[in-house]
Amino acid sequence: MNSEKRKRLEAAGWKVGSVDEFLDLTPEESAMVAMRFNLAKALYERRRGLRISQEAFARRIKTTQPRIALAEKGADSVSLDFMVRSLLAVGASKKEIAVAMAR
Amino acid sequence: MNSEKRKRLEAAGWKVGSVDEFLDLTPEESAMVAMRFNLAKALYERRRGLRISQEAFARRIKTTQPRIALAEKGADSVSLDFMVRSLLAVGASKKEIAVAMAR
DNA sequence: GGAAAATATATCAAAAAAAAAATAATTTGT
DNA sequence: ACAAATTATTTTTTTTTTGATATATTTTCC
Repeated sequence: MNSEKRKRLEAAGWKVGSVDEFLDLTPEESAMVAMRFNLAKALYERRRGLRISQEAFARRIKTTQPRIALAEKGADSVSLDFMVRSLLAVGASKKEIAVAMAR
Repeated sequence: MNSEKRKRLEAAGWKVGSVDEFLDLTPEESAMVAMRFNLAKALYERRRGLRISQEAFARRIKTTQPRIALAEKGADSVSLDFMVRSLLAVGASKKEIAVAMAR
């Protein structure tokens, strides 16, 4: 958000702050959230790139469609391990995964 | 291993192959092992850099000494999540973690 | 060489994640 | 608008990871 917009919003009585602030996350928690979010997105994009359904994707990595749905959202119940293994299973390299995580 | 050494070993009747081959790992499994290994090493090095014991380190990240010992070995029973959270907790950045993982 | 500190290993209960399966909701194609 | 396909959500069960604790082993330092 640029400072013009911020000024206008604040002038109009809005409180303006980051999501992290709002959710009251420590920097570590925030980094973790970001990593998970980006891995989730990478997973989604990989799958779309392959033009296959969550069902087909799930079969490929020997899991179930519901878990793919959760993984692509970065749901709390999905581990980093699961996301990373999934990405590897659809052809992502260590480097690609690292790049996604570092964003 | 250079090809000279390999030749000498094979001439002497040794089978020469990679650890991955020996353990019969798929490329994905191998990548996973490598990531875990490197995160484990990063964790160890961070701690040594801080010149603190596993005990002190454990207190800092709210876990126990035995789990730090396991994490620094990259034991199977330690999740990626745990290693990444631990690294973040001792000041590693997303980028540092990514770099370690990509090695 | 021996005590103290640090690290490694083992066990068990509790918590978290995964698989499995059913089904609801949404999207896509006709 | 409707049927089929896809994705999202929920619940239950099983497996894995974690924390807690005790203790064995190794390292450090005097």
